[in-house]
Amino acid sequence: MKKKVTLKDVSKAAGLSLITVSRALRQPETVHADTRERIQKTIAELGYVPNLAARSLVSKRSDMIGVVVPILASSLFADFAQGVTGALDAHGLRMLLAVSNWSPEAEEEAVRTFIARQADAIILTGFSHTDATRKMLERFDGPVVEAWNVSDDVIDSAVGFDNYAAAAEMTRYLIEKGYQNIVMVGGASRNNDQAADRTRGFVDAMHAAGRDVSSETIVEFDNPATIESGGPLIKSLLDRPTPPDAAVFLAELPAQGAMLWCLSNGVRVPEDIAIAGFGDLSHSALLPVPMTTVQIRGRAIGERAAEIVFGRLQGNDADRSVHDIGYSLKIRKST
Amino acid sequence: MKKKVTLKDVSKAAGLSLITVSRALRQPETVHADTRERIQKTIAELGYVPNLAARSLVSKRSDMIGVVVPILASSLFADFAQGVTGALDAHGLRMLLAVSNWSPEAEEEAVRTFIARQADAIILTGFSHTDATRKMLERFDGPVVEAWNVSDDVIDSAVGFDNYAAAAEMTRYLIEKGYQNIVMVGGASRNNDQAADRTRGFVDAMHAAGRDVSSETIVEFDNPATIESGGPLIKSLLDRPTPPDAAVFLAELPAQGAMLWCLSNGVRVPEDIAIAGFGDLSHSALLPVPMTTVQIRGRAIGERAAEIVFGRLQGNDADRSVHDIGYSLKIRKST
DNA sequence: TGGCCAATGATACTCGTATGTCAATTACAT
DNA sequence: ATGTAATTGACATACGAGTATCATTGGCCA
Repeated sequence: MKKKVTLKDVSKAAGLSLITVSRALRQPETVHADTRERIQKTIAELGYVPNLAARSLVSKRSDMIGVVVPILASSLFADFAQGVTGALDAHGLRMLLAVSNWSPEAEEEAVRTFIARQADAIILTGFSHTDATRKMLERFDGPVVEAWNVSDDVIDSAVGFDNYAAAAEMTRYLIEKGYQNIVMVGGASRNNDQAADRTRGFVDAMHAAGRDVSSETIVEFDNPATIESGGPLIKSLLDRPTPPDAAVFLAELPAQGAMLWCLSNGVRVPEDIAIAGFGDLSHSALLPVPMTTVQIRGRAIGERAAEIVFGRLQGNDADRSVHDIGYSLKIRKST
Repeated sequence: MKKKVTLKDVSKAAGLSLITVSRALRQPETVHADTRERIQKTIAELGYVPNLAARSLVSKRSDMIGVVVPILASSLFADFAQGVTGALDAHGLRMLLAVSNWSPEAEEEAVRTFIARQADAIILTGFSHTDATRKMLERFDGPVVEAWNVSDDVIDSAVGFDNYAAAAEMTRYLIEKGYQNIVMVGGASRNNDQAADRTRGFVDAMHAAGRDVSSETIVEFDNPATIESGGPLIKSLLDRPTPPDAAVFLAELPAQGAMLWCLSNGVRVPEDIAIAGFGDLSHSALLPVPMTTVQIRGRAIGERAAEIVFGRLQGNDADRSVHDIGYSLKIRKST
């Protein structure tokens, strides 16, 4: 059991008092240059690393930011997390990252430990939280950022894009393009405000155009959305007595899976069926039939979330609001 | 400024002494059931959350594990990180995650803050570290796991697969399959033992088969490897006076980019050129021409790394060694 | 040589949690 | 009623860093 080197050890080794060493680190100008140098040398020799847990007790800061994402593997949330930690790094802040697997209970547990670990701020994805989570966050003394969507009903601050508007705009585009039988393929909306908003966007746009929406019009898959689910889904649509002429996927991976299945099985896109995605993961633009989709800048959302947090920690209350980072419809050959 | 609720606040509110409340939480059996219940109730009312920074001062544990990955977005390292945090969760441990962007200096800085924050263990990717990092880790009192490769020269423990053997096996397969002019496309080997090992594997396998390796045989791209880089790369190979008949990519994304470029530009795979990848990201098996590649189970590596850490923290020194989690060659239509 | 200031030290206390020792109170069984 | 055990409390101390206050030392200048 190697013992940790403390300030006291440094002071002993340098033949100085604890206070002088402490001063050398906190108020260097009050300590003679030679002494400072000697202290730096012994610090290097002993490999002293300050105990931030002890400092946190006094300073009430931990320089740690808690972040919860629903999933990390093959998703834009990895871009998001990378954006967050990249922007935090620049300000000496570290990221505590938890993966909730779309479970509000797992999110609650993560938030609890973030608070217990004295996180300075908390960044969540989405607006779907348990009551206990909301209660904890109300009592929490620090910035809370909800990412990946926008809404009027935020706990503190939010940064994201309008999932509702994006899905509606995509739907309107397909209607105007002349598709008659449009089917939506979306994720389960339970505990997922993003999926719910996208579904609402689709439904409202359909109704606004006088189109019917029945149980046939909406197909659901389970989260997490996988690329493997796309093939069977599109096949089942094509096997219908009257197959749709367009399928809007409200998640990118299943859309890609559907597209790849079509390419491999001689189904022509968009002639036999048009396919649209949501997210614009890196492959979509490079497919033999480039895919129409909604581009979301996950990295940018993460960076902005981190900047909001940093601003708020600096006392900049102006950041306290909803930041709409936008999206853009990428019209490509698949529709 | 909302103030944090402390044990003392709870004791006052419950009309008990601080010590009794502390005991109720630490040694519940020494406290009367009724009292315990009363304490639990006030804890819930006040929303008390223990300060783990303070506890860490006393207990010398933080229940936090520091993890460094080179990159997160669109890569197997996202799977890895998810595997780590998933397995840690089950044991009440949290993940401090840093992204190094393949920079050993950034890794060093991350390790420094992990140690400062009293992380119980540290998980790194790869064996390429700065001298300062090595020195810090030697003094560090806790498990250190290096992931994603195997080697005899580990700091403490390692979990991963044999990058050298994987690349060599893939190369041998291509040689036996009859390809005459094989070109390797790999990432920069500087500060990247995995890329270096894979390159060695390729070169040794070529030499063992009596093949020449020249500057024409090996093409490098910069990290991070992107899907966009694949197209131009494969095009430049095909534009050569004597184009290769096979290209082994030692990273998956550029291989996919190359494949998609071929599909979009009428180049037949594997007739005009065979393409092999390394990593087996989710799209590879579903492409119109499914891709031959080395399957790496990033999630499993992460989970194993977390299990090793947990075992070591429990005092199980048997875990202290090198864990080879293997890889598997996936022979598909692209070769 | 007296006075001043820079540099360093000593002491005490804080932060929130935890523990060891001993004392005081209460409850219950004999 | 007495003894014993269960329960709770008081007090001191620890963890590592940091601060406030006051004391001490040494050197330099007029």
